Amino acid sequence: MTGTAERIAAAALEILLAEGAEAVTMRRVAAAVELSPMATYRHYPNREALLRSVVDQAFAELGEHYGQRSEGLDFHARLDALTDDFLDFALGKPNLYRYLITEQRTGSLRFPDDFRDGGSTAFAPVHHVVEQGMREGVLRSDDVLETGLALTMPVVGLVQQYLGGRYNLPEPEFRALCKRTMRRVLRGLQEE
Amino acid sequence: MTGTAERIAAAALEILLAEGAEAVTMRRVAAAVELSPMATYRHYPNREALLRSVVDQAFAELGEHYGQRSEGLDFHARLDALTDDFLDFALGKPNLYRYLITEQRTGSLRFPDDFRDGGSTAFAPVHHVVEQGMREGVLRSDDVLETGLALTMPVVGLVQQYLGGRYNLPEPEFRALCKRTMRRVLRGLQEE
DNA sequence: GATGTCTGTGTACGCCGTAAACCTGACGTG
DNA sequence: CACGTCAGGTTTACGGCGTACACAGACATC
Repeated sequence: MTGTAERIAAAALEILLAEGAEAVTMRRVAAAVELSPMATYRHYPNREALLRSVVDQAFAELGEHYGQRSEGLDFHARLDALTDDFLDFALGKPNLYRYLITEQRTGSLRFPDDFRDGGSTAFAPVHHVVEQGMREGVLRSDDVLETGLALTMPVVGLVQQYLGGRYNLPEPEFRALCKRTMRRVLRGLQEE
Repeated sequence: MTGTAERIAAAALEILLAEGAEAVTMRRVAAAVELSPMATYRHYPNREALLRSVVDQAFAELGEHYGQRSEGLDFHARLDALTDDFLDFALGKPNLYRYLITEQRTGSLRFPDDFRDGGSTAFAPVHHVVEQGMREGVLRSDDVLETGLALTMPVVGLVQQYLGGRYNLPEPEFRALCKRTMRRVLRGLQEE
């Protein structure tokens, strides 16, 4: 009602986006909304719960638009758009992405059961694009879920390295590297 | 000379392996070697330096044996052995692996320059196996470095998810998933 | 008016990394 | 032998953290 919980969450998100999860301290969040540190505990049982709530919400908002850009396109264009969406998020909000990844989500979605048919918000668009690819005859008929993994994990791996500061590349070049890598995976590395 | 620095490092490594980097506190390390917390600072300027030193050493020891198992094999067998080595490490010492990955290594090896021709200890075996694959005519002629990335990043991505608790798989099944994924990447996902 | 309940506060505890001052014994040099 | 140096150790203390706990006022309900 008051919206205090929301203001706290907003402050926490702001700090998280700007400086990463370690920078989100209860005292600092409280100061940002001009409350005593302990006031926060009226709205969230502890720091972890606050962070989880913040991230869940950010993730949900993300999910609403995720994959929309790719509606109605053919397989390759759709995959491309999806990759762009993912990279926009991961590179645009690196601290949020990192926390999302790092976090040991208890009760988080788990492979393979929760992924089947796209029970996972994040994975559903991938699932659909892979199905479409197989329908269109572009992709080999295969396990949809595992094909989706083979298609996405390379970029996930690359992003991990990139965000870890391992690649000395400007962002556009890194994005191009991701695209090239996906093309290689689609085509196969092996001589035919 | 005294070996005190080494004993401190050993204690820190033990805690790191067992419970992760967050659990490695100066006070706790000091207690483990029966010294006052401040004694640690005679040997390491600060916590970060201690951790870095510990990890560097562990990494160096690792590098000595890394990829040896695969000497002299043909491409597929060698790639397989290399993957096993990697998974042995990542799954066997998850806390160390995670810290190694997470860490923002200042002055760490960077793509692409430091990777060229295998300047990176970690990447050199991959580089070699890819070269061998191209020589044997198993792999398509292509950029060696980027082919190596396309070959390894899927597993890196999968491991990230697995260690994040996203996959509800026993380790052997997960390892099998990694192998299947690599096979898909080699073969290509696309219909020919 | 009495009695919750809700939202806030201040204080305090036990952790943390680490700065600063101090101690102590071994050792090289006059 | 006396003396300075110094490596390696200690104690104390500071400012930060998450959060337990006791309390205070506003407001709804009986």
